[in-house]
Amino acid sequence: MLTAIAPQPSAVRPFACAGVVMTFARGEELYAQAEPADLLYEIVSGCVRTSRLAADGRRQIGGFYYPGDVLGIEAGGDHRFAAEALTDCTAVAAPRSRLAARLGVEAAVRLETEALTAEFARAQDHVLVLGCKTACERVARFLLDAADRQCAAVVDLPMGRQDIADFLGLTIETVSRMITQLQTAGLVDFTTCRTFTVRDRVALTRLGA
Amino acid sequence: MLTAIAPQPSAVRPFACAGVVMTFARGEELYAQAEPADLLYEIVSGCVRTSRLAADGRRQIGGFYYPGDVLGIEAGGDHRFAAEALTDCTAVAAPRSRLAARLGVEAAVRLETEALTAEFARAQDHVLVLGCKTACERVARFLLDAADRQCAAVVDLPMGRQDIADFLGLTIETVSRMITQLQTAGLVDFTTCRTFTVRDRVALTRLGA
DNA sequence: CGCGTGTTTGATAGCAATCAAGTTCTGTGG
DNA sequence: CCACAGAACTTGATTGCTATCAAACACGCG
Repeated sequence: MLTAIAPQPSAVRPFACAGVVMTFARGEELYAQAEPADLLYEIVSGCVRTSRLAADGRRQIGGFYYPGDVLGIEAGGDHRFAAEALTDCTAVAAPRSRLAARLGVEAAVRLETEALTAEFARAQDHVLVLGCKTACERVARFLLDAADRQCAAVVDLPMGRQDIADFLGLTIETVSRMITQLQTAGLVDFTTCRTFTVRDRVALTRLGA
Repeated sequence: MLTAIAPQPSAVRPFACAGVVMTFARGEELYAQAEPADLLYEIVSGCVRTSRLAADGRRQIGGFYYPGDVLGIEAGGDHRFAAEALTDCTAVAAPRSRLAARLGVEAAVRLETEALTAEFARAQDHVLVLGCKTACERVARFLLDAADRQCAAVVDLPMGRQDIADFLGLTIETVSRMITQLQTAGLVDFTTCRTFTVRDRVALTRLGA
């Protein structure tokens, strides 16, 4: 799994000079909940999901991570979420200590602060969605986010309906119904249950915003 | 959710040497949404509420801040939330630049990282609550948090029902009903609508966890 | 082809939102 | 100190959205 140290310009991708490329098969765990958080990961390809279990067994998805995203930032010393590969994927992993050694403390701190800040903003936006939005609005926003992430005509959803449901605080049936509804209304067009195209971005944005 | 940053001896309370004491009357705004985020605040007395408006006018409360909490940490340069005093209150305000000058860059960065980390953890916990919990569970947890914050026999709620509702993603009527229900069940005892005592902490914890 | 998994669709139930009065609290002025 | 008005809170009746329960349908794989 520890294949090679990727040689890349450090100015652009700080992970390259301090990290190790790792590959994970679909379904494999990058790290577990409550495990010490030592490594930071930058996703290179594929998609990763973070999740945590509530005391009553219900699951909350923290987020979905795509190439370029930094993963492994956690509040405190231990991972509050588990991370699992949704597709086969590769990531550059770097211990915090090595980042500091290679980049200098200041740059390493800046890197971590930026990642933490981005995660925080994401969490805040998610709070707003869960606190204020209807099922239809949540799904609309989710699909739009996925589309914006991939900037491709045909958007691929690497996660299943259950993952979407747990992310949005809904049930799998409701997610499915809302997708059907958006489809019927002509806002999106699902070619298969995991791929779609955006048909009416304006209406979708109006719903999700 | 309402995790306090532990009060610390003044040697480690950097605000004292870099900040200015400010007082705010009840209802006064510490800062507005979308305003540049320059100052960090440490609450000394009173209670502050952060909130933001969604595009459709619905309001989300970010959190409630008590003495010892650091406020003003935001993702990016501008405040994503507005902050308003719920009671008359005092806070020590310090510009980030001054903190760095007085404490040294490293200590200032650590201070900010710690506050950011705490806020992030709070937001994550809040996501879990909004995504997974019922109205009754949310209110139970909220009351328990408030009680833990104040560590007093009689707990005072500085915020109104509407604030609680917007924080928990519920309506004011539902919050009121759940409080009545917890009261009837003997888990809490409201002496006035803003003060209560915890009667059955175990049951309350079981509900809220 | 059959099986298992994942998704969609349908029927029903239940929780929380909404709509609508009351009731209590609070602050203000007589 | 009391009276009053307005705000905040509680309670009640009803609606509606989403969860739940149940079954059918698609798809991938041995």
